[in-house]
Amino acid sequence: MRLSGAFLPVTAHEREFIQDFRSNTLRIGAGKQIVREQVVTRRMFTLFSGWAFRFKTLSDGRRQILNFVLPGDMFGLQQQFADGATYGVEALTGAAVCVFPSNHLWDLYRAHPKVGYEVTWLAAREENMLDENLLTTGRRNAMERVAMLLIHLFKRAQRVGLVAEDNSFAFPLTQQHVSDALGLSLVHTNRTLRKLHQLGLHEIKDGRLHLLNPKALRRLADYADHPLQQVPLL
Amino acid sequence: MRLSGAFLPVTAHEREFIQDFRSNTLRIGAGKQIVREQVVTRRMFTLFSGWAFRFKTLSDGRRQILNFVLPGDMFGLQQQFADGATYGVEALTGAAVCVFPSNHLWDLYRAHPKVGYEVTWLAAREENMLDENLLTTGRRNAMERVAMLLIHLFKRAQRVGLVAEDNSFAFPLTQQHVSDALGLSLVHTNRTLRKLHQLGLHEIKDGRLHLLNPKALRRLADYADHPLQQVPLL
DNA sequence: CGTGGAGTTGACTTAAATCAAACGCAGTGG
DNA sequence: CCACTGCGTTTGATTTAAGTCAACTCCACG
Repeated sequence: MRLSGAFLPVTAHEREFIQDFRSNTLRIGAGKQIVREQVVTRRMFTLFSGWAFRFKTLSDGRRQILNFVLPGDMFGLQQQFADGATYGVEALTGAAVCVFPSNHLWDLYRAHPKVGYEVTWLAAREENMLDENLLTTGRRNAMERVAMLLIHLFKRAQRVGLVAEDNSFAFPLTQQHVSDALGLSLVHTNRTLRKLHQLGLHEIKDGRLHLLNPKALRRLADYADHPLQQVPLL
Repeated sequence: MRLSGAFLPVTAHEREFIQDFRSNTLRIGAGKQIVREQVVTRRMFTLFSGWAFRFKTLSDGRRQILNFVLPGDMFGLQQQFADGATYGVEALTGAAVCVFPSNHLWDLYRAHPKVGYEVTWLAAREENMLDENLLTTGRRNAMERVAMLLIHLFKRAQRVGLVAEDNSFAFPLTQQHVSDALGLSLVHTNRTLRKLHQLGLHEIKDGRLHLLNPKALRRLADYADHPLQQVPLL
């Protein structure tokens, strides 16, 4: 994964330390929960392969997807400091995760401040994504929301080398996931997706998403393009 | 501020270091911007006194308030790692902030991993709040949203000693702020606030918010109460 | 006094939710 | 081999929560 160009280089020494720190690697089946809501686990994860998402639910079952987790992304950090229930994480596809014992997180910082710095970096990056999602659910309308999600996931998939030469990539979300991520109803999400398709902006075929008119999508979503930047990888 | 009981104790040595690291203290007038959207500043802040809020805007002016900043809260960390524009921060009241030169953040981690660890802690805490806000704007209806905001701000004000014995506290938000935080229109926010008031759940008088029926508000918002926990303070 | 920001209210519109019913298709088991 | 099932998608009809437009009040302030 380090070879994809999306991540900062590490020294052999650092890599070795990270390997040590990692307690083990887990394989998760599609649709299985990696972190259960309400249950505080003292573990932290990095996604190795596959897709997952973080979510919260209200007591009557309404669900909000907080963000999607792609290879290289970290999650579970908050649990370390949480005073109680926080969020759940579910695998969208078969996935492999690295597990870190986060009860030793402080030891990590002491022994390898550099790695600690990088954890913070990743956390800050995720916070930026949450900010953007909040702007989306709070102030964008349905068309804009869907356009935003498509282009955002495209960019993220691209940075970790998941996008093919024809600008398409495996898209494991159901429309239910899309609606839960955007705060829309399933039906309305379908209609909106349909409308974007009819406008020729995208196409989903055989489980792959093709962006047919990225420029129009970007304009529609008022999406601010960020230059690709290397980030740390644990 | 350290005396309020909301924050973790620090050793004299640590405090001294934090003082050193701080470049200076700034006073901000109500309504003034502390961080301008689009402008990347290499600085980090801790709010000393007063209220502020983080926000993002779309190019046509629609604004989303991401979260409110209360004394002891840190902000600006993301800028350090940002590849471009992120968010703005505006003072709601007169405010005092500590400024840290965040281009030396890595030095900080190296010299004082403990402080680095605490920065991460604060970042994770803020991420939890953003998660909750996302659930609110994505899945709660107007009544639930407003109830959520009132009780959430109450709890946060309480933890830093801003709440008087009569369960009231100085409430510097206009209805415009409330609506921008919740993703509602101004008019609808007003009606909803009015309805909650008529139900006897709250009262805003002389710029102070009184929660008249916190239990009902909590039930309405499906608010999960967290035990008060001490957090670091920079 | 006049001006402008914040709050309030009524009338009306609309985007999105809800309800309900099909459809296509993959998997399964008789 | 094929009916049965269930999940994901699609579509139409209808309702509703929230947005929009517009006007008016109530201060605080110069």
